Amino acid sequence: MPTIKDVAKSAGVSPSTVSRVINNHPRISSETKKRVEKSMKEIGYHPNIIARSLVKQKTNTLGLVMPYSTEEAFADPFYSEILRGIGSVAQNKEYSLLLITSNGMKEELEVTLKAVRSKRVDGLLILRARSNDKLLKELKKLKTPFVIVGRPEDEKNNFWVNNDNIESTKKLVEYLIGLGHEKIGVITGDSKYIVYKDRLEGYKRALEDNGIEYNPNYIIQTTGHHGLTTKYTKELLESYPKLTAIFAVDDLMAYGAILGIKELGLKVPGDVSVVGFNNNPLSQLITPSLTTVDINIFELGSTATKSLINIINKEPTEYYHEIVKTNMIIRDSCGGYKG
Amino acid sequence: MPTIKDVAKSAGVSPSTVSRVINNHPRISSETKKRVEKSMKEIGYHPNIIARSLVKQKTNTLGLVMPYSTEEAFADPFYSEILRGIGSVAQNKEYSLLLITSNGMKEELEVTLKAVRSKRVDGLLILRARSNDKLLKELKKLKTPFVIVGRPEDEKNNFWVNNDNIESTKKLVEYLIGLGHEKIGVITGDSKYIVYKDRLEGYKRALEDNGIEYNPNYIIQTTGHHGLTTKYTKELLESYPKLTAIFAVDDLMAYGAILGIKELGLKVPGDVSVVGFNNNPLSQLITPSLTTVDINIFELGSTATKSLINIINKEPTEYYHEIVKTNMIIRDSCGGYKG
DNA sequence: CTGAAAGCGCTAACAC
DNA sequence: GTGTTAGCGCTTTCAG
Repeated sequence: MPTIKDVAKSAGVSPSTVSRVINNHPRISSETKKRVEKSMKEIGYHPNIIARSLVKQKTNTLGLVMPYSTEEAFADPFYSEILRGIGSVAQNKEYSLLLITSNGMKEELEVTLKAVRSKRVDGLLILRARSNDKLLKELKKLKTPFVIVGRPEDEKNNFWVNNDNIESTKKLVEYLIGLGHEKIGVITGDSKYIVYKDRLEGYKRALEDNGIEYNPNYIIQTTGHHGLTTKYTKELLESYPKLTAIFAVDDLMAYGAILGIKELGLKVPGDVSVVGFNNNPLSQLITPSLTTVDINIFELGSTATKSLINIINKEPTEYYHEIVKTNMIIRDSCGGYKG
Repeated sequence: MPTIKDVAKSAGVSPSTVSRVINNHPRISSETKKRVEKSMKEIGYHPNIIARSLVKQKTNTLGLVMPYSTEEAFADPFYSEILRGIGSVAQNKEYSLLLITSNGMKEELEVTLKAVRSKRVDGLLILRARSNDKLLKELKKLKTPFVIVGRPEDEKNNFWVNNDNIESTKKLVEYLIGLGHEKIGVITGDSKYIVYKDRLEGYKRALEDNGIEYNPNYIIQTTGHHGLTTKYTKELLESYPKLTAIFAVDDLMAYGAILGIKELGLKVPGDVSVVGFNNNPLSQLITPSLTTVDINIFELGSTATKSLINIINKEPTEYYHEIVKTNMIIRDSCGGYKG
């Protein structure tokens, strides 16, 4: 593999001149520039990024901290889609992407810190927001730039990009309320994920603003496991047969809920209306098609990446966050309340 | 950030000694080793991987060439799952993962070659097999090690890992035949993907071995777009109402097909049996639950990664490939033929 | 506008 | 078993 020296020789200039043309240095005669470029072509030269990184003390690489749970990713196009969003801007701005995967919280912490300490990455995209996140504390100690996709607990002292989950959920639940529903069950996930907390909060606020009493018994918590969701939904409806609607914090959970409702011999939306969240592409295909909220995953990814690159290069003095808009998508899974 | 020199000073040894303890050099006294390790802890030293890569002329990084189409990834946990498989062995063997994404064939080629030429990666995992793949040719010119997940056209001159799609499909279709079905429609995808070619081939062989005539009119080709799949399925069944079963080369297509069948007022499996492929986690949740083939995605990823690392380090003289087993999963979407 | 020289942080002969 | 030295390929002062 040819190096900058080979090009220099071939073009009859010094290595530093070659470096200058590579880096588009302004003060360089267009003649020598052409000559050098010609030599590079001829020789088949390509700059060695590792060497460049070493001297520049930056890698032009972003680390992507992926959630480790399988269940999370279960049938969920979220990660494919957010990677597309991230990839598109990284590409554009000449950044590479280092994937950081793990099989648990401890490993995640170790592996991520290692990537940072060993200077593999210039910054990190954290693809989840979790309560009491040790990783964030450690990263701050190391002064690594990072952006969280999601809302962190400490909103004021982090860079983050998120949907407005509370407000979006409130709207969604108010849509149900508008249809006449008052007794609305909720299927939610592990409360260590802030996204689920926020959506539950949105639900509460919708009730509150509309003078409906909040009943914690209507809330069930499930995992990514669908069989369980189905089971829990059935149990919920058997305990509280007056429920006329179900709000699931994720479309996948809504699928499980619909199945449970059907297994009880009830109809969707005839007997029970169902809404989900995230607008999984399958939601338009199931029967009935699911009313849900599109969260613009691609944009979540691209916005976070732009932010991170900006933070790396500009070192802003104040923390900030960005909100990506959601759109409610009304389909066939909800009907009016028939007292 | 402390460097090896700082550690050397603090421990009262030379940088090379420090380097030796980092790299577990055999001839080093356990005393100095301890002393150096203590200093590293105290100072908070972590080796700079970039510098190491430069001198060692290898990065301990694997490039992952992701397919670029959105439609592919549509609701498909394939990529989450294969990344898990890849990540688990990469982690284990101390390799990092560089994500290579793109928005089209040309960009994919450019970006991938750039990663190789600029020495960012030691080898590549190509997460798709495509006909007439220019990328493969270029990578061979560059003598980059790479492993394909899927079966490449030129089987003999590549390293690859795949399911036995032909044989697995044959079994699946023979299951339908065993139920009495003879007129079996097929829903397939873009034939530039070899996986679809192979599954079609398996279908043909099943018919052939069982003395059933092959009718190309029973084959329809769709894209990742579900609405289309539904539409095409309806057209197919309207043109050939004698079809009693449908084989879809992917579960997601099977979902579209089932919807189409239902929209025609027919029952699954009462009137038409349906089988899919890949065992998407949702397939157990839909109604009826889908008979399909589990392809062990995690193992596909881990096997490919092990192979690649092996190839990078051992430089084997002969090409080889590995086959990951599949399991047919019988559920409720098929019934006996009722003439 | 261009060249010489130093150095990024680490490893690997080669000495001793 | 440990230190000295050179150098991986590139950028970047500093001269001129």
